Amino acid sequence: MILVIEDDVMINNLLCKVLTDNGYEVDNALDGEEGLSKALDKEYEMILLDLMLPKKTGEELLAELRKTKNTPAIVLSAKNEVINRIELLRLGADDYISKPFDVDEVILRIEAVLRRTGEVRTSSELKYKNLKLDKESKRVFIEETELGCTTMEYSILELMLNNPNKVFSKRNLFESITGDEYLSDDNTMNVHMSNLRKKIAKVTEEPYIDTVYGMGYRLSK
Amino acid sequence: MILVIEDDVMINNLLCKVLTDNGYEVDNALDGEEGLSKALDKEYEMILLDLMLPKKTGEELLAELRKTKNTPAIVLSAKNEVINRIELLRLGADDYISKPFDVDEVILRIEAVLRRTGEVRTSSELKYKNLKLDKESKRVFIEETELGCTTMEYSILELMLNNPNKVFSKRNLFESITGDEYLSDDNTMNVHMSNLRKKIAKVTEEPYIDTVYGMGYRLSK
DNA sequence: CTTTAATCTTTAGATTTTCTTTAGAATTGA
DNA sequence: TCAATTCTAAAGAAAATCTAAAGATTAAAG
Repeated sequence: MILVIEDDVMINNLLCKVLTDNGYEVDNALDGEEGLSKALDKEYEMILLDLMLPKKTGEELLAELRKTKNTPAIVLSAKNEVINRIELLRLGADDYISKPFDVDEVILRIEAVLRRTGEVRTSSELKYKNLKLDKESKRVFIEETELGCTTMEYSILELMLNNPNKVFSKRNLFESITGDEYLSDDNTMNVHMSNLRKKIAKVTEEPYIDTVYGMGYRLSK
Repeated sequence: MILVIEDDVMINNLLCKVLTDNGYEVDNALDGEEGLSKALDKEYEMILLDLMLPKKTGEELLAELRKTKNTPAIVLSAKNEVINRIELLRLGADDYISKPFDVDEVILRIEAVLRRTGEVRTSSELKYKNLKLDKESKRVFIEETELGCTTMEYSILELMLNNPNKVFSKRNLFESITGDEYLSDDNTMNVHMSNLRKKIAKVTEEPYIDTVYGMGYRLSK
């Protein structure tokens, strides 16, 4: 899904049509505020963005968006505006297209940027053995049966799945997840691990979490 | 209902006859102003539009219409006028037919455009389970009985229906919808959810909104 | 091999956090 | 101004998290 943020209705419609005709799903916004709210809301494949927008400029929008999201963005610049690469990077954009534009050029540039950024794209799923963790719905499955994790358990798994080989000390786990200081004789992580293992054991015999004696926990081989 | 906007009475009648013969209901207009006013008035399935019109050209008409409506439009171009795809899109049209035209061709093109735009047109409706949300009238139904949602409740549903799997945190919901900053001990979203559920419960036993403890809300499986 | 100390697992109950609901206050829009 | 909507506050309920204790396991020393 591609998001078109452009206040000129004609140009907005034109872009949407070009994109749908080329097999993309589209969504659109007519001002900066609407655009930002939509951009923050969903995981778009890409954003096409006019710089001169009512309510919030494209520049402001990108600055705010980049605090949390890396959605690829192509900037639509006005007729005479020349934007160099440094300016682009400052904006947080991936490319620009100057108006008036050729529709074929639009598609070419979109595909180029998607190719370029494609590898980095973050899927909403983490996998490990038969375990699947979906970041969007915050669900965890083993072989299609949901584990029903609490927030803490979910966070532990997400953290470990991001570094499948790393040994996480209890301190490390606790502080990464809660942000609070860890008190050395704390037993809470042990309990969470126990509960997690119990939930996993209901579904499969296979071990998913190893304890590394004296060091912490790690995902099983 | 299809609207024919054409100043040549012979051609206008011919088109109307062809359309009615093929099972379409029709309405017609003889100049640009009349055409625009009718087009804005009703939800036509499609508009057939001559470009050279008295009082207001077809091009002007389409530009104004597109500010508020996406009614599919097919342009009728004069004998020698060649219209390329880019020009069409710029106009805000979906296809064109050059005069003189073959009546069968007219029907074929209308059907093609209706097929093509059909998916996008009906997208003013969001569906989830037995819940139907109509973006145009801003009304929400479950199994044909209207819920009677407030603006806030409607916005929550629209947001969630756009990402049926996503867990929305209260912060996320609140800030997406109001645009204001969320204060961490805020209870308003809880109240809205409670009210929404109450309205839904009046109609059906089935759960529509799950709470994901410690994370937020998500549409039920 | 046995012993020992440290670490880990598990359980159950206490505590804390988060959620639901209600009623009424404040705000908004016609 | 009035009616509807939205927000606030509070109290009870539910769930998650933490604590404490007792037993099991591990690693290392005797």
